[in-house]
Order: sequence, then structure tokens, then C-alpha cells
Amino acid sequence: MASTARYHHGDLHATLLQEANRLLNEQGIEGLSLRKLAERAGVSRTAPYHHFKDKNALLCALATQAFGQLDEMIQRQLERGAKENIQDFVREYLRYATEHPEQYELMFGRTLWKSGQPSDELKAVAYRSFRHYAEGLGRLLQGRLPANTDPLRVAQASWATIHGLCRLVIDGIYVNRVDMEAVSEQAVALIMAALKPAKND
Amino acid sequence: MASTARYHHGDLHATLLQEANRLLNEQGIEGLSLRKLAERAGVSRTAPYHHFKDKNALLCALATQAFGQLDEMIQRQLERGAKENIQDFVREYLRYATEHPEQYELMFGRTLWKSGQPSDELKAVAYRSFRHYAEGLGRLLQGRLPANTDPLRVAQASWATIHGLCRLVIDGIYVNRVDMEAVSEQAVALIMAALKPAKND
DNA sequence: TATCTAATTTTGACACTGTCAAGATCAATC
DNA sequence: GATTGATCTTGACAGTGTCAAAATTAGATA
Repeated sequence: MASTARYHHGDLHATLLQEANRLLNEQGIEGLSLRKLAERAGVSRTAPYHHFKDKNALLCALATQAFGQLDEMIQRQLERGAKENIQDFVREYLRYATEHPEQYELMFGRTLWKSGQPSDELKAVAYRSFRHYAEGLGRLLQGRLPANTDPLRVAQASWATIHGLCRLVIDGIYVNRVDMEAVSEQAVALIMAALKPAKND
Repeated sequence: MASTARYHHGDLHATLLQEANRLLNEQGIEGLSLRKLAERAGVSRTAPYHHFKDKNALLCALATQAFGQLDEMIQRQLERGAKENIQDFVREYLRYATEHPEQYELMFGRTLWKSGQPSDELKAVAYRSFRHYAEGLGRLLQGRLPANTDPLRVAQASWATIHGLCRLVIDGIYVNRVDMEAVSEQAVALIMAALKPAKND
């Protein structure tokens, strides 16, 4: 029962996911190799293959976990229909992305969506997250959108804005963490300026 | 003088860049290996190292080239200060990105900006492109921005939107090529709605 | 023209990666 | 107590980027 080396690990599946997350945070996706991971879990190179079909499957499981957290945050942040908490939501989203840059990269990066093959589970939770966002945003903007404005398109466009900002910041291209907030506030302010005033304003 | 196999290639530097671009288009960044590239150029595995310090340097050169094209497009599209050609610009940008998805990934992806090290040249042309965009956009929106609106922030925010949309489409996440145009039109329309009318409207 | 030098290219090697096949070990069931 | 199936290991292979040392050649120098 002691944790001394024994042939069967006991709960390798969970340990792999846990250590993979640690490795991801420490060394990024590029540094996350199955061999390093196996070594950390105290197991041989090919042991993980009995718990995950291949590396892609393991990464999908990781990303699915992370999407669960993001989804939870989205719902928590948008559920209570406060007046002007779009700004709060954006702030929270940016905070999540910049505090978990490697998971964010994994969730939305081409590693899974383009090079690899996103699992059905991953696609499901990803689309569900977006749906929750679209629904929540729709509730917040209800009755305030100009004519000829499709709420779905607004959701897609605004997500693209937030997402693009996250990527520019995370990858360190045009925007840094200091400016990020100012940029996002400007973006939200511009959109709000295009809206009709809320009833309780 | 004939193209039969000879020890010295002649212009390996240019050939490498050319073949690298082909390989990039055919197999994506993941499929672009120095060894495949060398084989295509008809040269041994390590020959490229006498023309590029390492793989990172070669990719930087590729990305720098591509940024040159993008920059040229940006200037061409924004220089003539037409009335409502923001929509045209966005359309053109999206077209470039979706027609050159692999180069776009290389230009803005983490391969160079995060994992690797972007060369000074690459950073220079990347920032110059953004500056040209910001200047061009500033010209188009001159006098039409609401009070308390920093043109730089607007440029960053709008670039983030376009960029985010490109990535979502290219990586095939929330938006597909068909919806892309509708989403971008919605985004532009929202921003335009927040602007003061132009003088010559 | 002959020689030297420096640029260019090659071969060999190393560490690292993901993954397959075959065998070893163990837990639980019949 | 024997068997079965899950779990883990060892060995192997092809592929990667990159370094060191040797080979080849073009161009400058004498």
C-alpha cells in the first residue's frame, strides 16, 4: 500500500493528466513530451499508451478539462444579468487566458484543431462554451441591438475580438499585458456606443 | 552551367526560401522539416546551415518575406482614403489570411513569437505593418471618433478583431469561411454605428 | 598559371521525439 | 489453483534539429 515502486501504478490515468498539466505550465506545449511525462509519473515510455490512444488523445483530454473550467467561468460571469458586466466578463476572460496561457494555447491552438484531430468530446465542450457565451451575451444585450443585427454574428465577432486580443498578448506580438486592459475597454466602449440605451439606464 | 548535379549549388539561399514556401503550403508548418527541405533542394541535410543559422532563422526569413507582402497590401488598401473602404480592407485582409493560411500562421503563430525567437528584422516589419495599419485607419476615421477615444487603442482593438477572426477561421474553430464575411460585416457595422458621420456623407 | 584561402557542401554522430510489437508482471475471476 | 485480461516494460524504428570534422570547390593572390 505504500507508495514505493510497484509494477501497477494504481491510478496512472489521473496522474498522467495531473503531471501533464504541470509540465505544460512549466515548459509549454513544445516541452510537453510523452517521455518526459512518463518519467515524471515514474513509469516507462510506453505505459501512457494503455491509458491514451496517443499523444493527441492525451492533449485532447487536457484541453477538454480546461474548457470545462472556461465554460464554468463563462456561465458564472454571464448568468447574473447585471447591468454593465460585459466589461467584467472581458476582464475575467483576459485574466483566465493570461494566467493560463499554455492551456489557452492548447484549447484554441492549431496543435489540436489543425495538425491533430480534436476529439468529439473536445469539440462538444468547445462549442458548448461558445453557445453559453452567445446565450449569455444575448441576454445582456436583449433589446439593445440596432436593427439588422444578428445576435449570433455579434457573439462571433465579439468573441473574435477577445480571442484575438488574448492571442496577441499571449504570443507577445502587438499588445502587452499592460495595454491589454486599455484596449479591451476601448473595444467594449465602442460596442456599447453602438447600442441603444438599456431600459434601466 | 547546366543544372546537373554539381558540388556548389549556386544560389542555395534563394532556392531554400522558395522550396520552403512550397513545402509550407503543401504540408504546413508541422511538415516543414529541414531534412525534407534539403532533399527538395537536392542537397545534404546540413547544407542549409551555411545559409541560415538554424531552423528558427530560416522561418524568420520566410515570415519576414510574407510580412512584406501583407504590409504592401495594407498600404495599398488604406492609402487611398476612400469613404467606406474599411469593409474592403477587412475583406482583403481576410482573403489574404485564408488564401495563405500557413504563412499567416507562421507570421503570427507562437512558433516564432513564443517558442522560437523572432529576428530583429521580423519584429521590425511586423511592427511596421501595424503602424501602417494604425496610420491608415487613423486617416479614415479622422474626426469621426467619439470623445475619449484613443486612435491607437482603436487600431489595436480592431486589429485584434480581424486577427482573432482569421485565427478562428484558419484553425477551424467557431467560424467557417462561409460565415466569416457575415461576421466581419457585422463587426464593421457595429463600429461604424459608434462613429460620428463623415463630413462628406 | 600555380597556390592559398575562404566559402560551401558532405558524412558521421548524438540526443531527442512518437509509436509499434512482443514479452513480462500482476489482479481478479472462474 | 489455473486462466484471462489489464497493465507495464524492453527493444526497436523512423523521424527530427544540430554539431564537429572532413571534403570539395570558387575566387583571390602571388
